Amino acid sequence: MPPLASGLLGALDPTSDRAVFRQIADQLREAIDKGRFREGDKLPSETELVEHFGVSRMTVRNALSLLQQEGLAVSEHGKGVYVRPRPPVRRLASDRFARRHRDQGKSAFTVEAEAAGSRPEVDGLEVKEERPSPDISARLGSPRKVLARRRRYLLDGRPVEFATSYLPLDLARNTPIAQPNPGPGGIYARLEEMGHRLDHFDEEIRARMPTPAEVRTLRLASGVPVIHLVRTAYDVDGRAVEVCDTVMAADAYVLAYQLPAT
Amino acid sequence: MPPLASGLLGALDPTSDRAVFRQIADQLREAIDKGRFREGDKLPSETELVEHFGVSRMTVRNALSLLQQEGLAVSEHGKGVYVRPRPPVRRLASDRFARRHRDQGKSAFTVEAEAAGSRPEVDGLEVKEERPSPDISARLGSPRKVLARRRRYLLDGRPVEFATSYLPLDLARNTPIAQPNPGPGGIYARLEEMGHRLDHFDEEIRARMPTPAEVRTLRLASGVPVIHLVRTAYDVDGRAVEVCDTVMAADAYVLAYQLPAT
DNA sequence: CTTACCCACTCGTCTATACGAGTATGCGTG
DNA sequence: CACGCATACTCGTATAGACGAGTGGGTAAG
Repeated sequence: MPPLASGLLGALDPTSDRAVFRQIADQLREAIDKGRFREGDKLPSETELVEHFGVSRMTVRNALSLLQQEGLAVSEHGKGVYVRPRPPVRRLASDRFARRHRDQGKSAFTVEAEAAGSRPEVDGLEVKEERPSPDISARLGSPRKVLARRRRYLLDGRPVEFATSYLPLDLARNTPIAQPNPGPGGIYARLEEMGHRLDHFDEEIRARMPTPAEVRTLRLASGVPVIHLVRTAYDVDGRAVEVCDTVMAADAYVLAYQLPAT
Repeated sequence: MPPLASGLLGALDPTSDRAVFRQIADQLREAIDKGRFREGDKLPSETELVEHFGVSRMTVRNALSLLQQEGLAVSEHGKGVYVRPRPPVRRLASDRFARRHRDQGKSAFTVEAEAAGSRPEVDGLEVKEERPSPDISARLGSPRKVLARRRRYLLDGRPVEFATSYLPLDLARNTPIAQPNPGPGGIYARLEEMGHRLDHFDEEIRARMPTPAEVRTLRLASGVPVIHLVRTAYDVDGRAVEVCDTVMAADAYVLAYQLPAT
């Protein structure tokens, strides 16, 4: 009549030189991999693991902390430690900025989310004139000031992405782009209407652990990295007309690109 | 004559409801951000922090562990905890598979690394015939067996990437592709010589924390995610002729793509 | 001068204990 | 029946202590 742990977990190997907390983590990880615990399942409580393995609580906590760092588990204060559920991912296709996707009245994010059956939301919109950071400045050809458009994107109430667009101020001031809602097709449609025919985009992708501020705004579980994407839009004259700096919850995205073989 | 900590770190706020170990982590993080500790610098030892803040050692270790999870610090047994050095990143451009890059006698990795002044190395090459996993099988059009080419890439002795190419066995068996060294221009050059003219590549990019096995093969510090890239090569008939599954140390890479605005 | 060892210092692992704070459940009261 | 509180469970934070293991420097022996 072992309640939980004993049925699904084995014993420690005292002859092994592998640390006890690592052995416990190994067993839990294996149990998760093999499906003995499934997404969203509650793992045995710290107390149960203490009793099952005959170790102190800190050792058990060390093991659970390892699993959380690996992104396999999340703890919820007062409730328990759970196998981390894999949220549905949003697929970003490399043709998402093609002109044919700009003709609708809604934003690309909204259209796409509704097509996928999710409830899209945009949050914390903020439009400001700023002095650019050195990096943004360099990418935009060293304008003295820029227009910054910040916003957060949510799917079904969950924040998934935080983005800031920067445009040279001389180009954006007193245009629809400086309005909270730039209108159908977004700022790329407005840029083209204003005579800046777009030629191509450069995208740079990095992955790293989030800063504490990013953990807050994206409500990230520990063990979840962020994808940092910086996109620069160029017009047909070769001028950089916009830089979009995006930080995405890595467990919510898969980026897809198609490359010619030429 | 405060040796280290006192000069660079402040005091705790006992009225704050922020946990003590978080306050300590905040102070260290701020000191790192402001450059008071620089890349590779040694942070104050656990003992010094214990004395400076008047807390127990576990509290200090908790704070340092937070910084490591964030990727800001690395600890070295017997030596100390250091501000994590940012290694040079390798830039992967989206045109790296263009035919014009396939004419040299060396592999793309080697050419590019030497151009960047690094010493490239390829490791643990392994060529095997296998039954494909369900995912690989689906991408390749459900072949019964595949040829798998595994290898690890290193720059200046540091592992940065681990990749496996899968090809339908009927296509690769008894060809140069099944040899350890497929020859100049790599397997894409061989495929084209064999009449499979390449049309385009699909790339899927994810980021996540590494598995324990990936931590070992890439010698990853804690707090460093991996970029998981899956590339599928299609010939002009629309047939998937290769899938390349790559796991990269995220702190060693930035991926760059160029997208048309059409 | 070189080698070998010792020692001091570092972080790693583990125990035992205590209290605080969030959550859920059930029971008793109104 | 509904509400509120007590309670028992969860994880979070913090202390104090012990021993182990890796590193590096200095000292003593050869």
